[in-house]
Amino acid sequence: MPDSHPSPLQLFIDQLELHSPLSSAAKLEIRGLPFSIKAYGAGTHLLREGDRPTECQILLTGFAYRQKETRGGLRQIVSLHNPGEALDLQQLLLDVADHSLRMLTGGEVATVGHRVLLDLIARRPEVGSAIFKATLIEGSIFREWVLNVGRRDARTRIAHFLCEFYVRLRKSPWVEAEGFDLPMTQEQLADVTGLTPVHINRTLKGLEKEGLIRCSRRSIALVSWRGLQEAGQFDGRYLHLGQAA
Amino acid sequence: MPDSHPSPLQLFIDQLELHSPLSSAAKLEIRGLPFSIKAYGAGTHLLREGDRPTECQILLTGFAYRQKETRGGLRQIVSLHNPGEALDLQQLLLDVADHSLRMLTGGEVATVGHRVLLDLIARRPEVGSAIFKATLIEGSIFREWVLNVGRRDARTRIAHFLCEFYVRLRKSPWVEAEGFDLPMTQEQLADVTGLTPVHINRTLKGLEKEGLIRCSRRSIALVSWRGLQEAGQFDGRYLHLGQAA
DNA sequence: CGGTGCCTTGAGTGCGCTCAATTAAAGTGG
DNA sequence: CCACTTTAATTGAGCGCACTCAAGGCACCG
Repeated sequence: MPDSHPSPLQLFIDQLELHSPLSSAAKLEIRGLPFSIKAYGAGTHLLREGDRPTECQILLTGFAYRQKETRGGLRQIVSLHNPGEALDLQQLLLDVADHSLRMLTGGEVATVGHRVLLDLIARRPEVGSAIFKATLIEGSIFREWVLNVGRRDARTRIAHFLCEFYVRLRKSPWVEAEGFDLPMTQEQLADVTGLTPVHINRTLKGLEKEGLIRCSRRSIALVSWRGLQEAGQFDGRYLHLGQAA
Repeated sequence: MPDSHPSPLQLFIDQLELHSPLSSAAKLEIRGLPFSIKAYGAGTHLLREGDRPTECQILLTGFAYRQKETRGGLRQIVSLHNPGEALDLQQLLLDVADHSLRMLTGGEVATVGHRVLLDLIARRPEVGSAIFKATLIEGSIFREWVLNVGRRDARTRIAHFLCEFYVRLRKSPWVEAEGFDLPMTQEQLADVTGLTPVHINRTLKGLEKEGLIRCSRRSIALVSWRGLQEAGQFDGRYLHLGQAA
């Protein structure tokens, strides 16, 4: 249980404060939460569908994602997570996990017991509010994904996802550089968008030819933000990021 | 502000208690909430994308749904709601609505001010917990929809949705009959599943020929629950309904 | 330097879409 | 009670976006 300054949980606080300003008393208590840190390699399962975890995981470095599968074994990635984000707040109140949670890249994860987190929420309702709001925003993102997968063609769908990734990344407290580099294979991108790897490849090539992105092995880089926004019909209001104090 | 027994808000309590038992003190306070009731016709907008409501709406009778649209005007329905469900809890903490809310059938809606509801949550944390849990379950349903729309073929996708509707309906405190009757046009069903009305029609005919459902104008009835479950690869665990006390 | 992921490309297929016309049912007003 | 309008369901024909299957190339890693 390290207690250095700054606390690794500062990232979690920063992420919450993107939408919910917290009092310094509350922040102090979050930093004081007992936690442990563990490093994982890319692809590691942090949680499997059916598990009943008693701890909550907070991503510190790297990226993570959640996935579900059809009976036939087709995979769908349902969300992507940045450092600072709590990964399984659902499990605070729902007992059985309805999806799996995996590392996209290698990275570190802090775990905090449900008990102590629930106690903190009881003691500091504003922390509960912040977590609730984070969950509501996540819900908004899910709705947009249903629309994206349900009603947009491949090119638009992919571009839209890339835009979302970019905007969420840029808002993260720990990034400073312009542009982005999405560390994802084309197969994973296919599972995000509900398409096949082959079609992802062709469409990505198209976007590259249009001068919107640049693809290299295992990652995608931004070339024209304006153009990609246009291609993805992207309007980021559903991310509810304009509301911080 | 009626105060008869039973209160119209009892339905809301029943819905919350499907997953979160409440103390009688809390229930009393919910019933004591000031509200007003209004009737709406099918198709009425209860909320439009971009609105900033100051009240929360609770469905008392009939069905409602939420929708989003692409820039090109394609519609996607992202959720369906039963009587007793709060329709826009998001707006309790998010200021701008990221989607629209409409009546599917005619029905009545109770409205409760955000202020009084937030005050109640502050006074009775268990109510906040119950609402939080309802939101988490909704999130789980969104994830399943992303999977459904992203990775299942038309027949499976439609059958899966019908199964979900049936299970959620059956768990509702106000239904007693077996079977169901889904009051939805084929066009609306298309917008739920991300398909076209024409293809919905053909696939529905197929399911009817298989003896799983029966279609009549503006509504669909269940014939074989077992068969439909099979066709939709349906496993209702994501609804988190098995956890009541 | 061979192995193993991942990306790339081609050829052919098919599920679900588009366009369009028809039928059926439900309101609506005289 | 019946013309008339409107809305939804139905059916056919043809198309195309994304899929499948399969082979080859490229980069990284041991």
